[in-house]
Amino acid sequence: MSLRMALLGLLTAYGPASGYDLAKSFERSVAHVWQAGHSQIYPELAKMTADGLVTVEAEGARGRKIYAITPEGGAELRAWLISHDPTGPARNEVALQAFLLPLLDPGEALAVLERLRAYTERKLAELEALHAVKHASPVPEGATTGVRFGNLALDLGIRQTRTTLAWANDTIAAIGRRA
Amino acid sequence: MSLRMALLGLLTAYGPASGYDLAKSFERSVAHVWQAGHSQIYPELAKMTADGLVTVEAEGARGRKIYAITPEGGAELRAWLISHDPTGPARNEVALQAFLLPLLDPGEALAVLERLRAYTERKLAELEALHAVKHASPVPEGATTGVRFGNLALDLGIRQTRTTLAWANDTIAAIGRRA
DNA sequence: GATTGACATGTAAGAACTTACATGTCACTT
DNA sequence: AAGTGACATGTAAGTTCTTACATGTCAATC
Repeated sequence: MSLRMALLGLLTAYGPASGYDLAKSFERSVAHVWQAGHSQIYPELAKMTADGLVTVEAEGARGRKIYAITPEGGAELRAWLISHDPTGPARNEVALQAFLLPLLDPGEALAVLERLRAYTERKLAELEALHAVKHASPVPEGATTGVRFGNLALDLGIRQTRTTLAWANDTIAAIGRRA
Repeated sequence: MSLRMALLGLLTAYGPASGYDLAKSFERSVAHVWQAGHSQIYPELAKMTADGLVTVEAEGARGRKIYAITPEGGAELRAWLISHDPTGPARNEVALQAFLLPLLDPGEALAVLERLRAYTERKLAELEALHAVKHASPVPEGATTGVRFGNLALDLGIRQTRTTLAWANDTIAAIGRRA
């Protein structure tokens, strides 16, 4: 369902687009929140067409198909946003490694934490780069809250990544003291 | 792979256990980090037995099978912990809803944020309850870092949940000012 | 004119995960 | 003696996701 909602959201915010465009949008903007490759996106768009949530508005060069969201699609997205409680399947590889970390001896654990810290730092740098770029991007139609589409999630992502980084630093210090 | 590693970790920390026990452990201790039901655990244990990572150490009453980790299993877990970089598939429903939120008008957006805040508060309460309980639990063997198994992840989880809560509160305030 | 590379769309096989179905044991209560 | 509920293990069908394969167009360069 989430993939479907992400696609409906992109079509609402940026207007009609092809599967290819949507796959690019995933890479660029939604990637830090939800990931999907083209091999998942194309079949999903086909199903959504069958379900009447989107239509093929036009077919362009190179077999390019332009999808547009239908009123039913808009309703589905709104309903989901308003009433779907995140099932939060809780699947976090960083946290799983943190969970299992005490099974290693202190030296190894420190090495793993350093690796996690480096990984988190890279991720933070990426998000902050996005944050810097977004000020130059246009405000899409449909953003009635006065907040630019995607910014709330970016803010949340940056805060969470900083929190993870602080945790890694504190844990390195704590284990370092013992070793 | 992660499910496999979580199972190997539990077997290392708490010693031999049945599929049923492991499913319970998932509910109790790893759940906030990685989730799996018994219908996923039983077949995985069968595959792991075939791969030589665990063995059926004993068969008890009621068809109960006790699995124990093998040296190969231990090596596999260590290798994964030390060198596997989290692929971070980035699939976060809360963040996705945050991403799409500006598509709603301010009143609706506020309602969604309130729902997300309530959800996050419930989750924080659960984690803090676990935190309170853990001080009464025994220190399992294999925890050579001097940190109790699972505590690092719990700390990380609590910090992240607090961060999400703060984000929800700040965002509610920000959108409230505009509305 | 040939090659390269971004554009563009798909399918296939398999792994991971969810939900529901299905079966049987043992201890304790009524 | 029958019923309940925790114990215990599995299978089946369906969805989602990953990785790899497969095909073809168009523009620009060499």
